Amino acid sequence: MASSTVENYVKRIFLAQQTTADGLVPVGQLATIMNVVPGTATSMVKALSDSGLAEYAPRTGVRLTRGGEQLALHVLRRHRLLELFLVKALGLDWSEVHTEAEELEHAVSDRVLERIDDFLGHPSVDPHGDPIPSARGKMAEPSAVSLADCEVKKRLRVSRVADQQPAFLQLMERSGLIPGALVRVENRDEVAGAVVVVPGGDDPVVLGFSAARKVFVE
Amino acid sequence: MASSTVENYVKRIFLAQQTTADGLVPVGQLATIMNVVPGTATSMVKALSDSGLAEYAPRTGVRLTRGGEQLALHVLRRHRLLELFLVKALGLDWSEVHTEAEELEHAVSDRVLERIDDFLGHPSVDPHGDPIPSARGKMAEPSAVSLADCEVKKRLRVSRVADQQPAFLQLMERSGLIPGALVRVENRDEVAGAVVVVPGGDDPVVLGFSAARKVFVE
DNA sequence: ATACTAATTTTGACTAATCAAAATTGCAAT
DNA sequence: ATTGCAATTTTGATTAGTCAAAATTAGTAT
Ligand SMILES: [Mn+2]
Ligand SMILES: [Mn+2]
Ligand SMILES: [Mn+2]
Ligand SMILES: [Mn+2]
Repeated sequence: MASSTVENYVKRIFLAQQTTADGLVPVGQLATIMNVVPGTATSMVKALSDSGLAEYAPRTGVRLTRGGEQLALHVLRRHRLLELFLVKALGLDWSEVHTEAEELEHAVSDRVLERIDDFLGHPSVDPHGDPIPSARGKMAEPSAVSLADCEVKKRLRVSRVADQQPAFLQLMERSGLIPGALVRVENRDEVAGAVVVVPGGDDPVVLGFSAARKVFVE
Repeated sequence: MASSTVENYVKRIFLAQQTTADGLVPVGQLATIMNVVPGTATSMVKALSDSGLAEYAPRTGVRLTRGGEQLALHVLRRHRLLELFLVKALGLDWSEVHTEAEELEHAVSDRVLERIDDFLGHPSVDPHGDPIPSARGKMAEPSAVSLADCEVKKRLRVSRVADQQPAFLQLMERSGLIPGALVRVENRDEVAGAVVVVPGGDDPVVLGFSAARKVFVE
Protein backbone atom coordinates (compact mmCIF):
# COMPACT_ATOMS: atom_id res chain seq x y z
CA MET A 1 0.00 0.00 0.00
CA ALA A 2 1.17 3.49 -0.83
CA SER A 3 1.67 5.72 2.20
CA SER A 4 -0.12 9.06 2.27
CA THR A 5 3.25 10.69 1.64
CA VAL A 6 3.67 8.71 -1.56
CA GLU A 7 0.08 9.46 -2.56
CA ASN A 8 0.65 13.17 -2.09
CA TYR A 9 3.89 13.18 -4.10
CA VAL A 10 2.37 11.21 -6.94
CA LYS A 11 -0.70 13.43 -7.05
CA ARG A 12 1.41 16.58 -7.13
CA ILE A 13 3.72 15.23 -9.81
CA PHE A 14 0.67 14.38 -11.89
CA LEU A 15 -0.79 17.86 -11.56
CA ALA A 16 2.57 19.53 -12.25
CA GLN A 17 3.04 17.36 -15.33
CA GLN A 18 -0.19 18.69 -16.83
CA THR A 19 1.38 22.13 -17.05
CA THR A 20 4.46 20.98 -18.99
CA ALA A 21 4.92 20.02 -22.63
CA ASP A 22 7.24 17.06 -22.07
CA GLY A 23 5.68 15.89 -18.82
CA LEU A 24 8.98 16.21 -17.00
CA VAL A 25 8.81 17.85 -13.60
CA PRO A 26 12.08 19.32 -12.24
CA VAL A 27 12.91 17.98 -8.80
CA GLY A 28 13.37 21.50 -7.44
CA GLN A 29 9.88 22.46 -8.51
CA LEU A 30 8.51 19.34 -6.85
CA ALA A 31 10.35 20.25 -3.66
CA THR A 32 8.71 23.68 -3.68
CA ILE A 33 5.27 22.21 -4.28
CA MET A 34 5.71 19.66 -1.50
CA ASN A 35 7.20 22.14 0.94
CA VAL A 36 10.35 20.11 1.51
CA VAL A 37 14.02 20.87 0.94
CA PRO A 38 15.39 19.81 -2.47
CA GLY A 39 17.34 16.87 -1.10
CA THR A 40 14.17 15.38 0.33
CA ALA A 41 12.46 15.54 -3.04
CA THR A 42 15.47 13.90 -4.68
CA SER A 43 15.43 10.93 -2.33
CA MET A 44 11.66 10.59 -2.57
CA VAL A 45 11.79 10.63 -6.34
CA LYS A 46 14.38 7.86 -6.24
CA ALA A 47 12.09 5.85 -4.02
CA LEU A 48 9.16 6.39 -6.39
CA SER A 49 11.37 5.24 -9.22
CA ASP A 50 12.40 2.12 -7.28
CA SER A 51 8.78 1.24 -6.66
CA GLY A 52 7.86 1.68 -10.29
CA LEU A 53 5.63 4.71 -9.89
CA ALA A 54 7.91 7.16 -11.67
CA GLU A 55 10.85 7.46 -14.03
CA TYR A 56 13.66 9.59 -12.77
CA ALA A 57 16.30 11.20 -14.97
CA PRO A 58 18.89 12.81 -12.67
CA ARG A 59 19.33 16.54 -13.20
CA THR A 60 16.42 16.45 -15.63
CA GLY A 61 13.20 15.62 -13.86
CA VAL A 62 10.54 13.07 -12.90
CA ARG A 63 7.71 11.63 -14.91
CA LEU A 64 5.04 9.22 -13.67
CA THR A 65 4.81 5.75 -15.13
CA ARG A 66 1.43 4.40 -16.19
CA GLY A 67 1.09 2.92 -12.72
CA GLY A 68 1.98 6.20 -11.06
CA GLU A 69 -0.56 7.98 -13.20
CA GLN A 70 -3.28 5.50 -12.26
CA LEU A 71 -2.48 5.99 -8.59
CA ALA A 72 -2.58 9.76 -9.01
CA LEU A 73 -5.96 9.55 -10.71
CA HIS A 74 -7.27 7.36 -7.92
CA VAL A 75 -6.16 9.86 -5.30
CA LEU A 76 -7.66 12.73 -7.30
CA ARG A 77 -10.93 10.84 -7.56
CA ARG A 78 -11.02 10.36 -3.83
CA HIS A 79 -10.11 13.99 -3.21
CA ARG A 80 -12.69 15.45 -5.52
CA LEU A 81 -15.55 13.14 -4.61
CA LEU A 82 -14.88 13.90 -0.96
CA GLU A 83 -14.90 17.63 -1.60
CA LEU A 84 -18.26 17.43 -3.30
CA PHE A 85 -19.63 15.16 -0.60
CA LEU A 86 -18.59 17.57 2.13
CA VAL A 87 -20.41 20.37 0.31
CA LYS A 88 -23.53 18.44 -0.68
CA ALA A 89 -24.04 16.15 2.29
CA LEU A 90 -22.64 18.20 5.15
CA GLY A 91 -23.01 21.76 3.92
CA LEU A 92 -19.38 22.83 4.20
CA ASP A 93 -18.28 25.86 2.20
CA TRP A 94 -16.40 25.29 -1.06
CA SER A 95 -13.56 27.34 0.37
CA GLU A 96 -12.89 24.90 3.22
CA VAL A 97 -13.34 21.48 1.67
CA HIS A 98 -9.94 21.30 -0.02
CA THR A 99 -8.04 21.17 3.28
CA GLU A 100 -10.40 18.56 4.67
CA ALA A 101 -10.17 16.37 1.58
CA GLU A 102 -6.38 16.58 1.66
CA GLU A 103 -6.45 14.36 4.76
CA LEU A 104 -9.54 12.27 4.10
CA GLU A 105 -8.32 11.23 0.64
CA HIS A 106 -5.82 8.93 2.34
CA ALA A 107 -8.22 7.40 4.83
CA VAL A 108 -11.32 6.58 2.84
CA SER A 109 -11.72 3.05 1.46
CA ASP A 110 -12.91 2.10 -2.01
CA ARG A 111 -16.05 0.71 -0.45
CA VAL A 112 -16.97 3.99 1.22
CA LEU A 113 -15.91 5.96 -1.82
CA GLU A 114 -18.28 4.11 -4.13
CA ARG A 115 -21.13 4.74 -1.67
CA ILE A 116 -20.28 8.42 -1.77
CA ASP A 117 -20.23 8.29 -5.56
CA ASP A 118 -23.69 6.68 -5.56
CA PHE A 119 -25.00 9.22 -3.07
CA LEU A 120 -23.82 12.05 -5.32
CA GLY A 121 -25.24 10.45 -8.46
CA HIS A 122 -21.88 9.83 -10.18
CA PRO A 123 -20.91 13.48 -10.62
CA SER A 124 -18.35 14.54 -13.21
CA VAL A 125 -16.94 17.64 -11.52
CA ASP A 126 -16.08 18.74 -7.99
CA PRO A 127 -17.21 22.00 -6.31
CA HIS A 128 -14.41 23.92 -8.02
CA GLY A 129 -15.22 22.55 -11.45
CA ASP A 130 -12.30 20.13 -11.50
CA PRO A 131 -13.10 16.90 -13.34
CA ILE A 132 -13.55 13.75 -11.25
CA PRO A 133 -11.65 10.75 -12.68
CA SER A 134 -13.73 7.61 -13.15
CA ALA A 135 -13.12 4.50 -11.05
CA ARG A 136 -11.18 3.11 -14.04
CA GLY A 137 -8.89 6.13 -14.09
CA LYS A 138 -10.28 8.17 -16.96
CA MET A 139 -10.53 11.91 -16.57
CA ALA A 140 -12.08 14.53 -18.85
CA GLU A 141 -9.84 17.46 -19.57
CA PRO A 142 -11.23 20.76 -18.45
CA SER A 143 -11.62 23.92 -20.50
CA ALA A 144 -8.39 25.82 -21.01
CA VAL A 145 -10.08 29.14 -21.80
CA SER A 146 -9.93 31.58 -18.90
CA LEU A 147 -11.28 35.07 -18.31
CA ALA A 148 -7.80 36.26 -19.25
CA ASP A 149 -8.01 34.91 -22.78
CA CYS A 150 -11.65 34.27 -23.68
CA GLU A 151 -13.73 36.14 -26.20
CA VAL A 152 -14.84 39.60 -25.04
CA LYS A 153 -18.47 40.83 -24.85
CA LYS A 154 -19.79 37.29 -25.09
CA ARG A 155 -22.02 35.41 -22.65
CA LEU A 156 -20.02 32.50 -21.22
CA ARG A 157 -20.40 30.02 -18.41
CA VAL A 158 -17.88 29.69 -15.59
CA SER A 159 -16.72 26.08 -15.53
CA ARG A 160 -13.82 26.02 -13.11
CA VAL A 161 -12.00 28.07 -10.49
CA ALA A 162 -8.42 26.86 -10.27
CA ASP A 163 -7.14 28.10 -6.92
CA GLN A 164 -7.82 26.38 -3.62
CA GLN A 165 -6.97 29.26 -1.31
CA PRO A 166 -9.98 30.05 0.91
CA ALA A 167 -9.60 33.83 0.53
CA PHE A 168 -9.63 33.56 -3.25
CA LEU A 169 -12.61 31.21 -3.33
CA GLN A 170 -14.55 33.44 -0.94
CA LEU A 171 -13.88 36.45 -3.14
CA MET A 172 -15.02 34.57 -6.23
CA GLU A 173 -18.19 33.54 -4.46
CA ARG A 174 -18.91 37.12 -3.39
CA SER A 175 -18.28 38.18 -6.98
CA GLY A 176 -20.68 35.61 -8.40
CA LEU A 177 -17.92 33.76 -10.22
CA ILE A 178 -18.73 30.19 -9.31
CA PRO A 179 -18.98 27.17 -11.62
CA GLY A 180 -22.27 27.32 -13.53
CA ALA A 181 -22.62 31.09 -13.35
CA LEU A 182 -23.03 33.11 -16.55
CA VAL A 183 -20.55 35.91 -17.18
CA ARG A 184 -19.43 38.36 -19.79
CA VAL A 185 -16.01 39.97 -20.09
CA GLU A 186 -16.86 43.60 -20.63
CA ASN A 187 -13.37 44.81 -21.25
CA ARG A 188 -9.80 43.55 -21.17
CA ASP A 189 -6.88 45.93 -20.83
CA GLU A 190 -3.63 44.17 -21.76
CA VAL A 191 -1.52 47.09 -20.66
CA ALA A 192 -3.12 47.46 -17.25
CA GLY A 193 -3.33 43.67 -16.93
CA ALA A 194 -6.93 43.77 -15.83
CA VAL A 195 -10.33 42.54 -17.00
CA VAL A 196 -13.80 43.86 -16.20
CA VAL A 197 -16.22 41.01 -15.75
CA VAL A 198 -20.00 41.19 -15.48
CA PRO A 199 -21.46 38.19 -13.68
CA GLY A 200 -25.11 37.12 -14.03
CA GLY A 201 -27.13 39.71 -12.16
CA ASP A 202 -24.30 41.25 -10.19
CA ASP A 203 -22.26 44.41 -10.41
CA PRO A 204 -19.15 44.45 -12.59
CA VAL A 205 -15.98 43.03 -11.04
CA VAL A 206 -12.40 43.97 -11.87
CA LEU A 207 -9.86 41.17 -11.85
CA GLY A 208 -6.12 41.30 -12.43
CA PHE A 209 -4.76 38.90 -15.04
CA SER A 210 -3.31 36.62 -12.38
CA ALA A 211 -6.80 36.16 -10.94
CA ALA A 212 -8.56 36.08 -14.32
CA ARG A 213 -6.27 33.27 -15.44
CA LYS A 214 -7.68 31.11 -12.65
CA VAL A 215 -11.33 31.40 -13.72
CA PHE A 216 -12.15 29.16 -16.66
CA VAL A 217 -15.16 29.43 -18.93
CA GLU A 218 -16.87 27.54 -21.73
CA MET B 1 -0.65 16.97 17.28
CA ALA B 2 -0.91 13.34 18.28
CA SER B 3 -0.04 10.88 15.50
CA SER B 4 -2.59 8.24 14.62
CA THR B 5 -0.32 5.71 16.32
CA VAL B 6 -0.50 7.66 19.57
CA GLU B 7 -4.26 8.07 19.18
CA ASN B 8 -4.68 4.33 18.73
CA TYR B 9 -2.54 3.48 21.75
CA VAL B 10 -4.31 5.98 23.97
CA LYS B 11 -7.72 4.77 22.85
CA ARG B 12 -6.82 1.14 23.53
CA ILE B 13 -5.34 1.91 26.91
CA PHE B 14 -8.53 3.73 27.81
CA LEU B 15 -10.73 0.81 26.80
CA ALA B 16 -8.49 -1.72 28.54
CA GLN B 17 -8.54 0.39 31.71
CA GLN B 18 -12.34 0.16 31.85
CA THR B 19 -12.04 -3.57 32.45
CA THR B 20 -9.68 -3.28 35.43
CA ALA B 21 -10.27 -2.28 39.03
CA ASP B 22 -7.15 -0.19 39.50
CA GLY B 23 -7.01 1.23 35.98
CA LEU B 24 -3.52 -0.17 35.46
CA VAL B 25 -2.94 -1.88 32.13
CA PRO B 26 0.00 -4.32 31.96
CA VAL B 27 2.37 -3.49 29.12
CA GLY B 28 2.24 -7.04 27.82
CA GLN B 29 -1.52 -6.88 27.53
CA LEU B 30 -1.24 -3.61 25.67
CA ALA B 31 1.27 -5.20 23.29
CA THR B 32 -1.19 -7.98 22.53
CA ILE B 33 -4.03 -5.53 21.94
CA MET B 34 -1.90 -3.38 19.65
CA ASN B 35 -0.43 -6.33 17.77
CA VAL B 36 3.15 -5.36 18.49
CA VAL B 37 5.99 -7.13 20.29
CA PRO B 38 6.29 -6.32 24.02
CA GLY B 39 9.37 -4.15 23.59
CA THR B 40 7.51 -1.89 21.20
CA ALA B 41 4.75 -1.34 23.72
CA THR B 42 7.29 -0.57 26.42
CA SER B 43 8.97 2.16 24.39
CA MET B 44 5.67 3.59 23.28
CA VAL B 45 4.41 3.73 26.82
CA LYS B 46 7.56 5.60 27.82
CA ALA B 47 6.91 8.07 25.04
CA LEU B 48 3.31 8.55 26.17
CA SER B 49 4.59 9.17 29.66
CA ASP B 50 7.13 11.73 28.39
CA SER B 51 4.40 13.60 26.55
CA GLY B 52 2.16 13.65 29.60
CA LEU B 53 -0.56 11.39 28.24
CA ALA B 54 0.09 8.49 30.59
CA GLU B 55 1.75 7.47 33.83
CA TYR B 56 4.08 4.54 33.56
CA ALA B 57 5.17 2.36 36.44
CA PRO B 58 7.82 -0.08 35.16
CA ARG B 59 6.91 -3.74 35.61
CA THR B 60 3.49 -2.67 36.84
CA GLY B 61 1.50 -1.02 34.06
CA VAL B 62 0.25 2.14 32.37
CA ARG B 63 -2.55 4.47 33.30
CA LEU B 64 -3.76 7.47 31.31
CA THR B 65 -3.47 10.94 32.79
CA ARG B 66 -6.45 13.30 32.65
CA GLY B 67 -5.07 14.60 29.36
CA GLY B 68 -4.66 11.12 27.94
CA GLU B 69 -8.19 10.27 28.95
CA GLN B 70 -9.55 13.38 27.23
CA LEU B 71 -7.66 12.48 24.05
CA ALA B 72 -9.02 8.93 24.21
CA LEU B 73 -12.57 10.23 24.61
CA HIS B 74 -12.09 12.53 21.64
CA VAL B 75 -10.89 9.69 19.46
CA LEU B 76 -13.74 7.50 20.66
CA ARG B 77 -16.21 10.26 19.83
CA ARG B 78 -14.82 10.53 16.33
CA HIS B 79 -14.86 6.77 15.88
CA ARG B 80 -18.41 6.27 17.03
CA LEU B 81 -19.94 9.26 15.29
CA LEU B 82 -18.25 8.13 12.07
CA GLU B 83 -19.61 4.60 12.46
CA LEU B 84 -23.13 5.88 12.85
CA PHE B 85 -22.71 8.30 9.96
CA LEU B 86 -21.51 5.54 7.66
CA VAL B 87 -24.60 3.51 8.54
CA LYS B 88 -27.16 6.32 8.46
CA ALA B 89 -25.87 8.48 5.63
CA LEU B 90 -24.20 5.96 3.35
CA GLY B 91 -26.01 2.74 4.17
CA LEU B 92 -23.02 0.64 5.16
CA ASP B 93 -23.65 -2.44 7.26
CA TRP B 94 -22.99 -2.28 10.99
CA SER B 95 -20.55 -5.16 10.57
CA GLU B 96 -18.24 -3.19 8.29
CA VAL B 97 -18.17 0.30 9.76
CA HIS B 98 -15.71 -0.42 12.56
CA THR B 99 -12.80 -1.05 10.18
CA GLU B 100 -13.62 2.05 8.18
CA ALA B 101 -13.89 4.25 11.27
CA GLU B 102 -10.57 2.92 12.53
CA GLU B 103 -8.86 4.89 9.75
CA LEU B 104 -11.22 7.83 9.37
CA GLU B 105 -11.09 8.66 13.09
CA HIS B 106 -7.58 10.03 12.53
CA ALA B 107 -8.37 12.06 9.44
CA VAL B 108 -11.60 13.85 10.23
CA SER B 109 -11.40 17.41 11.58
CA ASP B 110 -13.43 18.87 14.42
CA ARG B 111 -15.24 21.04 11.91
CA VAL B 112 -16.41 18.08 9.85
CA LEU B 113 -17.15 16.06 12.95
CA GLU B 114 -19.53 18.64 14.34
CA ARG B 115 -21.35 18.74 10.99
CA ILE B 116 -21.73 15.00 11.18
CA ASP B 117 -23.01 15.32 14.75
CA ASP B 118 -25.59 17.88 13.59
CA PHE B 119 -26.60 15.69 10.66
CA LEU B 120 -27.19 12.78 13.02
CA GLY B 121 -29.11 14.90 15.54
CA HIS B 122 -26.56 14.58 18.36
CA PRO B 123 -26.94 10.85 18.93
CA SER B 124 -25.91 9.23 22.21
CA VAL B 125 -24.96 5.77 20.97
CA ASP B 126 -23.25 4.27 17.92
CA PRO B 127 -24.62 1.40 15.78
CA HIS B 128 -23.33 -1.17 18.27
CA GLY B 129 -24.87 0.60 21.24
CA ASP B 130 -21.57 2.02 22.48
CA PRO B 131 -21.99 5.46 24.09
CA ILE B 132 -20.71 8.48 22.16
CA PRO B 133 -18.67 10.86 24.33
CA SER B 134 -19.75 14.50 24.20
CA ALA B 135 -17.54 17.16 22.62
CA ARG B 136 -16.50 18.10 26.18
CA GLY B 137 -15.38 14.56 26.88
CA LYS B 138 -18.24 13.17 28.94
CA MET B 139 -19.42 9.65 28.28
CA ALA B 140 -22.36 7.74 29.71
CA GLU B 141 -21.54 4.30 31.03
CA PRO B 142 -23.36 1.50 29.31
CA SER B 143 -25.35 -1.28 30.92
CA ALA B 144 -23.23 -4.02 32.45
CA VAL B 145 -26.00 -6.64 32.38
CA SER B 146 -25.54 -9.18 29.62
CA LEU B 147 -27.54 -12.15 28.38
CA ALA B 148 -25.14 -14.25 30.45
CA ASP B 149 -26.21 -12.70 33.74
CA CYS B 150 -29.57 -10.98 33.29
CA GLU B 151 -32.87 -12.00 34.77
CA VAL B 152 -34.46 -15.03 33.10
CA LYS B 153 -37.96 -15.17 31.54
CA LYS B 154 -38.19 -11.39 31.50
CA ARG B 155 -38.74 -9.09 28.53
CA LEU B 156 -35.58 -6.97 28.09
CA ARG B 157 -34.18 -4.65 25.47
CA VAL B 158 -30.83 -5.22 23.76
CA SER B 159 -28.71 -2.12 24.33
CA ARG B 160 -25.26 -3.05 23.13
CA VAL B 161 -23.28 -5.68 21.22
CA ALA B 162 -19.69 -5.60 22.37
CA ASP B 163 -17.71 -7.35 19.64
CA GLN B 164 -16.62 -5.70 16.43
CA GLN B 165 -15.90 -8.83 14.41
CA PRO B 166 -17.99 -8.82 11.21
CA ALA B 167 -18.91 -12.50 11.49
CA PHE B 168 -20.21 -12.02 15.03
CA LEU B 169 -22.20 -8.91 14.16
CA GLN B 170 -23.70 -10.60 11.12
CA LEU B 171 -24.77 -13.55 13.23
CA MET B 172 -26.35 -11.25 15.81
CA GLU B 173 -28.23 -9.43 13.08
CA ARG B 174 -29.54 -12.69 11.61
CA SER B 175 -30.58 -13.71 15.14
CA GLY B 176 -32.45 -10.47 15.73
CA LEU B 177 -30.11 -9.41 18.53
CA ILE B 178 -29.46 -5.81 17.59
CA PRO B 179 -29.65 -2.73 19.82
CA GLY B 180 -33.27 -1.79 20.39
CA ALA B 181 -34.63 -5.30 19.90
CA LEU B 182 -36.74 -6.93 22.61
CA VAL B 183 -35.60 -10.30 23.94
CA ARG B 184 -36.26 -12.82 26.63
CA VAL B 185 -33.82 -15.33 28.06
CA GLU B 186 -35.83 -18.54 28.06
CA ASN B 187 -33.32 -20.66 29.83
CA ARG B 188 -29.75 -20.50 31.11
CA ASP B 189 -27.75 -23.64 31.72
CA GLU B 190 -24.70 -22.87 33.85
CA VAL B 191 -23.27 -26.35 33.41
CA ALA B 192 -23.58 -26.44 29.65
CA GLY B 193 -22.56 -22.78 29.50
CA ALA B 194 -25.38 -21.88 27.15
CA VAL B 195 -28.43 -19.64 27.08
CA VAL B 196 -31.59 -19.91 25.02
CA VAL B 197 -32.75 -16.50 23.89
CA VAL B 198 -36.05 -15.58 22.27
CA PRO B 199 -35.82 -12.41 20.23
CA GLY B 200 -38.87 -10.31 19.31
CA GLY B 201 -40.74 -12.27 16.66
CA ASP B 202 -37.98 -14.68 15.75
CA ASP B 203 -37.16 -18.26 16.53
CA PRO B 204 -35.21 -19.11 19.70
CA VAL B 205 -31.45 -18.79 19.47
CA VAL B 206 -28.84 -20.66 21.48
CA LEU B 207 -25.75 -18.75 22.53
CA GLY B 208 -22.69 -19.94 24.42
CA PHE B 209 -21.71 -17.91 27.47
CA SER B 210 -18.82 -16.31 25.63
CA ALA B 211 -21.24 -14.91 23.05
CA ALA B 212 -23.99 -14.15 25.58
CA ARG B 213 -21.54 -12.07 27.61
CA LYS B 214 -21.15 -9.74 24.63
CA VAL B 215 -24.84 -8.87 24.29
CA PHE B 216 -25.98 -6.34 26.86
CA VAL B 217 -29.56 -5.59 27.88
CA GLU B 218 -31.53 -3.11 29.96
C1' DA C 1 38.66 28.31 -22.28
C1' DT C 2 37.47 30.01 -17.64
C1' DA C 3 34.82 31.35 -14.08
C1' DC C 4 30.49 31.95 -11.98
C1' DT C 5 25.90 30.59 -10.66
C1' DA C 6 21.77 28.23 -9.81
C1' DA C 7 19.85 23.77 -9.56
C1' DT C 8 20.54 19.41 -7.97
C1' DT C 9 22.54 15.60 -5.53
C1' DT C 10 25.07 13.67 -1.78
C1' DT C 11 26.25 12.99 2.93
C1' DG C 12 25.34 12.72 7.61
C1' DA C 13 22.11 13.20 11.19
C1' DC C 14 17.58 12.89 13.39
C1' DT C 15 12.71 11.21 14.82
C1' DA C 16 8.91 7.90 15.07
C1' DA C 17 7.71 3.34 15.01
C1' DT C 18 8.80 -1.04 14.66
C1' DC C 19 11.17 -6.10 15.38
C1' DA C 20 14.48 -9.74 17.11
C1' DA C 21 16.91 -11.35 20.55
C1' DA C 22 19.33 -10.94 24.85
C1' DA C 23 19.18 -9.36 29.72
C1' DT C 24 16.66 -8.47 33.79
C1' DT C 25 13.36 -8.98 37.34
C1' DG C 26 9.61 -10.34 40.41
C1' DC C 27 7.34 -14.04 42.09
C1' DA C 28 5.95 -18.83 42.92
C1' DA C 29 7.13 -23.43 43.79
C1' DT C 30 10.11 -26.37 45.70
C1' DA D 1 17.20 -20.11 50.40
C1' DT D 2 17.25 -21.66 45.60
C1' DT D 3 15.54 -22.36 41.35
C1' DG D 4 12.73 -21.64 37.41
C1' DC D 5 9.73 -19.13 34.67
C1' DA D 6 6.96 -15.77 32.58
C1' DA D 7 6.59 -10.97 31.95
C1' DT D 8 9.03 -7.07 30.98
C1' DT D 9 12.77 -4.18 29.65
C1' DT D 10 16.96 -3.30 27.18
C1' DT D 11 19.88 -3.28 23.27
C1' DG D 12 20.88 -3.00 18.56
C1' DA D 13 18.88 -2.77 13.86
C1' DT D 14 15.73 -1.29 10.33
C1' DT D 15 12.56 1.68 7.52
C1' DA D 16 10.24 6.00 6.06
C1' DG D 17 10.60 10.62 5.83
C1' DT D 18 12.76 14.59 6.80
C1' DC D 19 16.52 18.71 7.27
C1' DA D 20 21.16 21.09 7.08
C1' DA D 21 24.98 21.73 4.83
C1' DA D 22 28.60 20.35 1.70
C1' DA D 23 29.70 18.65 -3.00
C1' DT D 24 28.67 18.32 -7.74
C1' DT D 25 27.17 19.68 -12.23
C1' DA D 26 25.20 21.90 -16.29
C1' DG D 27 24.91 25.68 -18.31
C1' DT D 28 25.84 31.12 -18.95
C1' DA D 29 28.56 34.88 -19.18
C1' DT D 30 32.94 36.66 -19.75
MN1 LIG E 1 -3.34 14.61 0.79
MN1 LIG F 1 -11.42 20.78 -5.82
MN1 LIG G 1 -7.61 3.98 14.53
MN1 LIG H 1 -18.96 0.82 17.48
